[in-house]
Amino acid sequence: MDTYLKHLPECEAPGVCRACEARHGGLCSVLTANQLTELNRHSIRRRIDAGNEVIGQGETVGSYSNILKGVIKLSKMMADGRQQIVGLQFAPDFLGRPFLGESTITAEAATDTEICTFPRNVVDRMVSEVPDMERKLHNQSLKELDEAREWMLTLGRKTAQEKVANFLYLIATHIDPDRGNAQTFDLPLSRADIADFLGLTIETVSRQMTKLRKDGVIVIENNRHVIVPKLERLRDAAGID
Amino acid sequence: MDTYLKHLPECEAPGVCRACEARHGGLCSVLTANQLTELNRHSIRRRIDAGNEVIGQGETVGSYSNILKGVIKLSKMMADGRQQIVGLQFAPDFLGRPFLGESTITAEAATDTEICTFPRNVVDRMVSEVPDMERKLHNQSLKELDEAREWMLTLGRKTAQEKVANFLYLIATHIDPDRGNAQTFDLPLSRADIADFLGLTIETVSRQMTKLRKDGVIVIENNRHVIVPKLERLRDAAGID
DNA sequence: CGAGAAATTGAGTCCAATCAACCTCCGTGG
DNA sequence: CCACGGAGGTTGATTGGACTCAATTTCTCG
Repeated sequence: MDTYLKHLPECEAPGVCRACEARHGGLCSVLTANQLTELNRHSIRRRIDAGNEVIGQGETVGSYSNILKGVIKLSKMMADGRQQIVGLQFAPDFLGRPFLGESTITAEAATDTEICTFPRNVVDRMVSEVPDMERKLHNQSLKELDEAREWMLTLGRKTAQEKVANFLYLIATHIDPDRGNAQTFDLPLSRADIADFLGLTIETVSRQMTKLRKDGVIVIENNRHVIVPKLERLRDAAGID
Repeated sequence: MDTYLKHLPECEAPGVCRACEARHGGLCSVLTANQLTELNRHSIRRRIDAGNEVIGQGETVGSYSNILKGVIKLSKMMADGRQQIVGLQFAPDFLGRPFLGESTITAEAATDTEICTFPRNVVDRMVSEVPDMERKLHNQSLKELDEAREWMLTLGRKTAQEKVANFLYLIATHIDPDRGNAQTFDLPLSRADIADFLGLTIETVSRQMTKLRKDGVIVIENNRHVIVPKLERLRDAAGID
């Protein structure tokens, strides 16, 4: 962020940002209107269809993105094809790390997605001038760390039944964080993805879903569309304290 | 960190710090001698015997610590007693998050341990004045996140054999990061802890250790003492790409 | 409406859990 | 000094939950 900007009178946020879903939750929420204007000058909005990788092919390798809409899955794959999803990101999270060299993580759109991408060097420059920005990034890392560890407990110590219930509970509480009890939503992941998230096979996921349905914990409509009559019961089935 | 310190001529690091194992790797590595003096004024060195919790009981609830010696295990427990170890920390890592309200993580000394503890408020004050410190903390968080995700792949998709080999490989490469090939070390964890780390039972861990021994991948001496003739073979057994 | 993908269901197998016995290492006290 | 006792670890026999393989069924979408 150019230093002289600090001395300009505060102006309006760019129009495109004012209407932005992530203006208040995402990375941008720590920025002043002036800073936003500067950042916006370098940002690119992109649509990504379900199933496509988010990693810019060859182009600006290093970049940060705000997720405006949709769900991104982060996964790791072994040489023999075994795969594990290690995180899900919902709007208005931002995608920061995966692109940076080192990490062997793949980021892929689970649903149709919209993101707002900034070149890494611009963000890095702003980070060094706006301490709140580093703080914001740090907090997201800590949140992801907590989620990862929570999931380790699920992967290591829960039964297939509990795993599936846990997944449904996770989605129910993230997709549309509204009213407390009755929930209805579309699953952002296919059975294959769910299996890769839970460390199970497709068949086992399917069987456990059926069991939860027969037990009256959930109602299944279109394979993708799920209704949770009582969130409390799902929570219990998930073995969450 | 008191502002006036910035104007004093640079002085020597406190004696106790100069001899400190974590002076160059831990949180303190980003501090100048003056800052170190300030921090040191509030620090407490503690020994913690294996099996004891690190969380100060009631006392200074919020605190950061440098690990000077030993291994700390971070774990989560379910209401019915099922347990999962979600991270191991070695010197000179620092223990930062676990204590902070929210998180339901327990930190416990796996081996006899020495730590250097600072009250949270002092550290927080320094963080706001020394940007490098936030950066350092952020980087550790990112490191832990990478490790957690790596372990999720192990928990979700690897066989018991691969899990145990993975654990041994992890220890071999962290306990004493020296020469590349032949390794010899003491396991910092009991079989029960290893099981809780790998999402297995004690018996399965034991059987897989025996199998690795019979296959000549490792040599076992005192239950705790292990020799790895060829790190490469262990790596292969662990299914690491 | 039809074809292919995604999901469900079923039968049989196998890997890791469970239950149980035994061994080994230590420290302690008779 | 050795017997005892207990914790930690190993080994064996059996069980069971999730995987594999295979056949349908249900969705999706051109």
